[in-house]
Amino acid sequence: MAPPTQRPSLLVIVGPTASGKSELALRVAKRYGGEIIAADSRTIYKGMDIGTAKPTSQQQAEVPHWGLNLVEPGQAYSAARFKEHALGKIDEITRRGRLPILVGGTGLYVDGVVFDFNFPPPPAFGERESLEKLSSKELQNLVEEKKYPMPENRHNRRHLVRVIERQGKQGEKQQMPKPGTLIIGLMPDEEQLKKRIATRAVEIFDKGVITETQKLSAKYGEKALLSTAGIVYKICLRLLRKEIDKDEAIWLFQTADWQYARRQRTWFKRNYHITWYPNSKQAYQAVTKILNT
RNA sequence: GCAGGGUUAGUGAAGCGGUCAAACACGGCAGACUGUAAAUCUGUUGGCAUUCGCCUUCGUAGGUUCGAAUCCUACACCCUGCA
Repeated sequence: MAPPTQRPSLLVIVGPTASGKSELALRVAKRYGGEIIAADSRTIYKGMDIGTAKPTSQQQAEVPHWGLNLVEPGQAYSAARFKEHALGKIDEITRRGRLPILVGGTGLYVDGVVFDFNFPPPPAFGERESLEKLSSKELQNLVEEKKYPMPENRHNRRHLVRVIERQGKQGEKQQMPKPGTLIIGLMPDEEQLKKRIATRAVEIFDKGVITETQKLSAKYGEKALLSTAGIVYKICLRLLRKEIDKDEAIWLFQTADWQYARRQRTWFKRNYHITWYPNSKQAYQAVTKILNT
């Protein structure tokens, strides 16, 4: 897809974890007076800084960041809530005459904004808890009884629950991205991405995720942490319980992060409106060309 | 040196004469996914053909048997007990 010829009103940067999205966003923001909105389902949590590779306080001081630290660990959040938040911020930033830059690896969050998903209503209070007590078979039966569309995969309990919660309603979306949107994708080749993930994992441990995990666990409890925390924290909890040692923890983190990156790749692959670049440098040059016109 | 246990696909680990290309777990690969998404789930995973099927695997080399990952012999390596 050819990039729009006029100056975009929204820049979106997507890609797998550790592909260099933040770096690119920061450079573009600094040069063109942009403000960053993180579309990331983990950096929304307060206190989860090191383990989520959240932009540092210095970076946040250089460029305004939004979408971070929205809720406490253990609290639920959703793609629908993110969409509202992001749209509000995009509006504010635009009105200030600055460039909104939506950056993230959470495909659902990004697409919700970009393709204007209309999310079916949330579950009624307490509904989820009772549905989750049912067996998969019972959930399937419920879906069939009510003639709701069966999720493509009938073994996916979570999707079954959701179909019931939204009373079989299908969400709608726009076929084309929001007008004026430029979507840049970062996709290093496999070997490079693996390397980046591996070295970043080591860095994250060097910076002290273990201590961070301890603090979070003390403040919010292991249960809250397990229910909302991302990849590293779960591994660090095992480390703190002495089930594994540090080297194993790093190894586990690297492979889990790679698996995550692949899921992200699968998600973004089907979006034909993304213009892909192998690294942030090349992407930056391309973006520069477009924004200078 | 003697006695015993072990060596199975990328890794761990079942199998102990036929229904074994070999359970299971992990890892790998492909995919799905609109109010949990760093989540959750599916398929696939020796090679070739991809319909019947064919070929090469279970430490190495021989042997027994209609038939062996499974039994026997020798060798190699690893672990344990006695020396």
